[in-house]
Amino acid sequence: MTNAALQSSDKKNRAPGPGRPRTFDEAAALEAALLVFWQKGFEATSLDDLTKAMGLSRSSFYAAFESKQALFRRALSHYSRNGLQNLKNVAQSAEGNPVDAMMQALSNPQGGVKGCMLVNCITELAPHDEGVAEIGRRHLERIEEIFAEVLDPDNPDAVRGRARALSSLAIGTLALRKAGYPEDRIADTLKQAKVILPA
Amino acid sequence: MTNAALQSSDKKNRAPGPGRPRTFDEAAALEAALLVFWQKGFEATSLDDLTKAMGLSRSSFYAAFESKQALFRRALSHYSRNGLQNLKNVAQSAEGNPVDAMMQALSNPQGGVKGCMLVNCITELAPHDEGVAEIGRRHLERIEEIFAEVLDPDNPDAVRGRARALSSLAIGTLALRKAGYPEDRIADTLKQAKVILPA
DNA sequence: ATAAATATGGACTGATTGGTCCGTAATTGT
DNA sequence: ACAATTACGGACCAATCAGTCCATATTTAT
Repeated sequence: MTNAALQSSDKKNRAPGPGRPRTFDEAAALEAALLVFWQKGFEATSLDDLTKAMGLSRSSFYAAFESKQALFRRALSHYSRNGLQNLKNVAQSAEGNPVDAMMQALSNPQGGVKGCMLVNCITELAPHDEGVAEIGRRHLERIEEIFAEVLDPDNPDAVRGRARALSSLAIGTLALRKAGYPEDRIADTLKQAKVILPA
Repeated sequence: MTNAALQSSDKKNRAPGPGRPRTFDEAAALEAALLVFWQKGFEATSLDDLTKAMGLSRSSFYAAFESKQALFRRALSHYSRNGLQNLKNVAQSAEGNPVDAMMQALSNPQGGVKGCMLVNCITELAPHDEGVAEIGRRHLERIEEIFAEVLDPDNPDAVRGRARALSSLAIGTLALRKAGYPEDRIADTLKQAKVILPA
């Protein structure tokens, strides 16, 4: 089930045999779905929204991805992986203060979409979906780790609390942005993180 | 439309006349509805959920509150009013540090429900509903004001940035809690706010 | 008594939901 | 040629949604 291309049939253990190959790019389709989920959330996203965005017929959709739920889980994991990798890159290649760069990246995510998909999903689903809650928890913990590594590479555990506070502050500003706060006030709020930095 | 009891008919301007009086407590019904919206969000709350919680028939519901939307707006405003009042009380009657007490109150809202309803609503609706966005904005700004008043009663404007950072930090911890972070880590994160306080 | 107002439950509408199924076309290896 | 596999569109399903409507009962002031 992990990859349809590796071993197509689960019920029968015969050889895959010949057949028409996949014509659509599964990764691209996943990413298209991700964008929709990101913009609209899980419940508000309909099957029509998805199939239209992915360029798939309903039948092909269910043949390739087993359900809306399953697709969502994959998309969310994909988002988490990408987001964390991007955050690491930002931290390493930052010209000025890497913490500033990370705060910026967290508060103003890529993709032109308002807000962080994982925070959105935590708010919408985590209280009633332990699976999503766990993905969210791990994501947040990884963010903390990256902050801690930047704050004190020699002893990251010692600054874990501060790292978590930075992370929470950045996440908090997402609500400000969604509520329509002007950009300069948000930037000013992120600057206040300076006082959390070690002297 | 503001209050059905003041002037019952909008179309006819005759005197209200006699009639069977309201038997249910409108305020109580509103609060029951609020709790449901708080727990489940707007979209996920069905009319059946509402009428059951409010103890009203469908007909009475629509006679008293014009629509799900309208009821939601009223509930949200009610929540904002109550929440801000409660926050002021907490700040004034705090035994120890009032900022600590406020952070606690914001991060662990009353009602036994996880998370702040207004932050939930901002996440779910604000990007597509300017009305909700505005209510959310005003709510957040009032929280900032209360923080600023506590930080420096003589010159609250001068500490507005710090106040906003405190507010954002507290809001950020809501995501941690929803994701299932252990309580002690959340408390520790809130403690980090100390460094934002003036020396 | 009469009129006015609220209350109720249930039937109903039209739309949308996630998901299934089927007939048919296309493309592959043998 | 043949079997296998994917693809597609469209019909279809049962469930749910917010909201309307109606017939009927109850309670009030006059």
